[in-house]
Amino acid sequence: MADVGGIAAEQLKSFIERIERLEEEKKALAEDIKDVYAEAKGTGFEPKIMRQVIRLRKMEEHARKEQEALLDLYTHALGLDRG
Amino acid sequence: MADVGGIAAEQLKSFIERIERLEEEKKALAEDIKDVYAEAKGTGFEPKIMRQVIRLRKMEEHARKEQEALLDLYTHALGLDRG
Amino acid sequence: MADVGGIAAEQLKSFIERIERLEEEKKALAEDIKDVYAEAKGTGFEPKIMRQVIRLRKMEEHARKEQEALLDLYTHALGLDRG
Amino acid sequence: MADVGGIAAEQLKSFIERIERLEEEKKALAEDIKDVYAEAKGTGFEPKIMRQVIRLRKMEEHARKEQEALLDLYTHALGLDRG
DNA sequence: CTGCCATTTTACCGGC
DNA sequence: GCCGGTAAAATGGCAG
Repeated sequence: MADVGGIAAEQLKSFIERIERLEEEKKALAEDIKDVYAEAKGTGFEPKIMRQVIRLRKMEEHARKEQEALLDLYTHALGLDRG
Repeated sequence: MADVGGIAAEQLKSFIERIERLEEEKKALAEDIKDVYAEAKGTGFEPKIMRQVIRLRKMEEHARKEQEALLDLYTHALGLDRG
Repeated sequence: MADVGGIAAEQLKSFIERIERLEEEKKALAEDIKDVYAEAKGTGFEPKIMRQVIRLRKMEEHARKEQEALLDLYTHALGLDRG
Repeated sequence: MADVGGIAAEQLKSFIERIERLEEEKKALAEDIKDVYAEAKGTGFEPKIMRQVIRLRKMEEHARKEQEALLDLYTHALGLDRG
């Protein structure tokens, strides 16, 4: 790489490449997921239903976490913090 | 307005203005909401908690709707549709 | 409602509901806006370009207001307040 | 698991869990990426600009690959396959 | 001024 | 193959 900006340029290049590497891995996972849906479809399951089930499970988990977060807020607000 | 593009320009102008009008109303509502939070805070309630409560209620409603959507999918998939 | 926290709980509930009501109205407006974009699209206009136009107009309006605010500042500072 | 649907239910469960597992990994990578941006920001680089750089590089890579695909198409059509 | 949250924009995926 | 809707990313705004 040309030495424009000296060390900073090297550092930036390094950050960029780390990110690009991670994004490649992420993309690969997305493809894996697509493959599983395709396989399931080949076995007779409807991807549409599967997606809905997964979305629902995720939402329920998220809702549960929010419940807990809210409880935390209350306890803190009321000075009932443990520890 | 200059007659660039003839009728189309008038039409476009009309659409743009309708949208701008609606966005103003939307912005006004956002400010109203902010005001309510401020008022509540003045009465001793923590906006942070209030936001969490509201988010949670919204999520629960959403989860309920997803439940129903899933049920619909199942009934359709199994040919159990009513009517 | 259970009497947890007494009057405060009632007040909180009232605030929450006011906000939820306002947010519903806000959401309805967002949908109206979407509808106008869809209608425009059906008439041959590209929503993406329309959004750019609207953003641009907003920026120009903002710039104009800043200009005016600055002018006000100066005129007041110099005791030249316009009637 | 209840024996609703017999073997099929087991299979479905298995698919769902495989997908959820993959999505968790994907989410973890997304967080890693966020972390790198944060680290870069702490070193004085602007994430917003970095994103633009990455997008640009991706586009260039894409353009290059299209170019190569086109070249392949032509060479094959002309029986000029490169070894 | 920094991190967080909402909104907006973009990309993907399934249906027609 | 396009189009519509839905999920992810990114930007902007706001509170602390």
